[in-house]
Amino acid sequence: MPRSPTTTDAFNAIAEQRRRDIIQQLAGKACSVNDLAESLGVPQPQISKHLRVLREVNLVTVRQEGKHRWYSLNAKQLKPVFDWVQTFERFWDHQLLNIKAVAEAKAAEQKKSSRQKEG
Amino acid sequence: MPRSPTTTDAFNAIAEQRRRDIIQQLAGKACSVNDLAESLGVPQPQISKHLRVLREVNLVTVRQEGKHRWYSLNAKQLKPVFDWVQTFERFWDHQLLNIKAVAEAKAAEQKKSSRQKEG
DNA sequence: TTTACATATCCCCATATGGGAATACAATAA
DNA sequence: TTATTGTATTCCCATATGGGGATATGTAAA
Repeated sequence: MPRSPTTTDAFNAIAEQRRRDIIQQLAGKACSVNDLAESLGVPQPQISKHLRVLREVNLVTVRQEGKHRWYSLNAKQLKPVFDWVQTFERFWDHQLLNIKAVAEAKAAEQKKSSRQKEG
Repeated sequence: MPRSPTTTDAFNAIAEQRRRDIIQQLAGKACSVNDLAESLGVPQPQISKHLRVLREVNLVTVRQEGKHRWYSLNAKQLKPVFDWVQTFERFWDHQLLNIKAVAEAKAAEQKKSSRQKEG
């Protein structure tokens, strides 16, 4: 069996750098195919092909207007990627652990002093 | 040019479901190849091959101990993925915006009251 | 040494990729 | 109608994939 197709899911679709570039462009505003081709410096047929992949995994939607097609980002489809990778955040974001630790220490301290008042 | 190799970066390496499974297993504790083969129900050679990909992008490290090889997760390599996908969080996590707004309002309030004390 | 266990590599193959180039299709304007 | 512009598709090809299966390599015990 070969590698799973790029159209399998968001994980596979965003593996390609160019598609991430496209997604990033679309995050700001809807773009036409030629807009993207120009701003990314990529031939139009390639953009169209990448957009097709993004469409198939629902990462973008299209709206036709005259002879233009406006592509918009449907970023919600990235949530599964975010959710998965977020579970590993603790492995690098030690500050987060510190914040938590500080907050807990503070809570413990308050609890202690309130006990002293009571006692 | 074909698709970029799985060993190009973390984005490509984690596109494969099995490798995400392996990463998840390793998040808890270091595992040997056979540990992974057994817990994931995958033939050992396949596991070895996936681990090789993960090694090449530095997502795992190995430590030899007798005839065992203990694979550990090097989750920091996932940070670029996290950072990239996090920039889109606002597109689905509207609550986060609220939390931020509340926090900012609170901060503004505190600033105000401290100014009153000073003045 | 031989045996057993643990892991990595090798070979085979169907498959799909992304880029390049050419062209088809679509929508409007002249 | 024809011309023009915008977009999608088609063809070609080098490449590498992941699984299956067999086997090589490595390490330690008998």
